[in-house]
Amino acid sequence: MKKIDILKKLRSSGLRPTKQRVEIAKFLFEREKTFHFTVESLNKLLTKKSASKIALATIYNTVHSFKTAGHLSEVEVRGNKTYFDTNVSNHHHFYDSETAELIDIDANDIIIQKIPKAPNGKKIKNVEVFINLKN
Amino acid sequence: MKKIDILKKLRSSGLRPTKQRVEIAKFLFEREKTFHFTVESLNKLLTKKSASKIALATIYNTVHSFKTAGHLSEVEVRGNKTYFDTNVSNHHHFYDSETAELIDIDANDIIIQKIPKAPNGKKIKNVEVFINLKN
DNA sequence: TTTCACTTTAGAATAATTATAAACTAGAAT
DNA sequence: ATTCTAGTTTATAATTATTCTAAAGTGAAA
Ligand SMILES: [Mn+2]
Ligand SMILES: [Mn+2]
Ligand SMILES: [Zn+2]
Ligand SMILES: [Zn+2]
Repeated sequence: MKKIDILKKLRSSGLRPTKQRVEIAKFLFEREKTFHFTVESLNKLLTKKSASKIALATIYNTVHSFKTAGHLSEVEVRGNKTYFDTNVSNHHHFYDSETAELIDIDANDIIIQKIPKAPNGKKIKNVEVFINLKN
Repeated sequence: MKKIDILKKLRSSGLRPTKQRVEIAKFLFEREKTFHFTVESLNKLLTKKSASKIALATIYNTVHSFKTAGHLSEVEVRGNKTYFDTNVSNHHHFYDSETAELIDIDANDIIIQKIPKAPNGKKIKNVEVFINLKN
C-alpha cells in the first residue's frame, strides 16, 4: 500500500489525513502481513521508529477512528489490554499465551461441521474460533 | 450441591471455609445451570441477596482463589470487565452483545471438521468457539 | 489569506483490578 | 477450653488501561 493509497483510505472514510494519522496509517497498513497490536505496543513501536512524538491520546483516538472506519478490528484476547488487528476480514486466531501473540488463521482453514442453532429470536452474526497454543 | 459438599470443595482445594467463601461458593455453585458473571455483577447480586456485606476485595480474592483451584474459569468477552464461568469443562459460548450475556454450548454441539496444524514447536492446548449473536 | 470545524495534546478523570497492612478468625496445638 | 498462628478479610491506597476535557493547533474549503 503506497502513500497515495493511505491518503485515499483516510479521506474516503472521512478522516482528514493529518501528519499523525498518516504516520500511524503507514505504520499499520503498509505491510504485507497482518499486524496485531495493543495501544501500548503500538505506542512503543512508533516512538522507536519515528522522530516526532505522537501523544498517547492521539494514538487512542486514531486507533478508534480506524476501527470505526472499518480499517481495524478488535480481537478479544485474554488479559487486560485491548488488541487490534489490521486484518478486518472474517478470520480466526491462534493465541500463544506464552508470548501473548496472535496468529491469523484464514477463514477457509477452519471448517465447522456441526453448529447449534441460535437461541430463540436471535441470529448468528459470526463465528470466531480461538486455538490456544502451548509449547 | 449441598452445604457439606461446598465445605468439602473448599477444604479439598486448600481453602479454609470462611463465612465469606462459603457464602460466595453457595451462591455460585448451588445451582442447576451454569452461571456467568463479572466481579461487579456478583457483588451486586450478593449485596442484594445477603444480609452481611462482603468487601469487594474479598470477592476479588475469592473469585481468584476459586479460579486457581479450578472451580471457576475465565471467559474472554468483548469489553473491559473480566467474565467468570462456573462451567469449568471444555465448552463453547454464544455471546449476545446486546445483553452482554453468555450462553453455554456443549463441547459436543460443535464439531470442527478441518483445523490448521499448530505453528512450529507449538501444540494445540484447546479450541474455543464464540458464536456472536444479533437480533 | 482567512476561517472554522476537526484534530492534537497534556493533563485530569474514571473504571477495573491489585497491593498494602492492620484487624480478624479457623482450627491446630496445648 | 484457651492459646496461638497462619491464613483471611477489609478499608483504603496504588496501579493500569482507557476516556474525558478544554485549550492550542491545523487541513482544506471558500
Ligand atoms: Mn481481553
Ligand atoms: Mn475482555
Ligand atoms: Zn487477526
Ligand atoms: Zn460457559
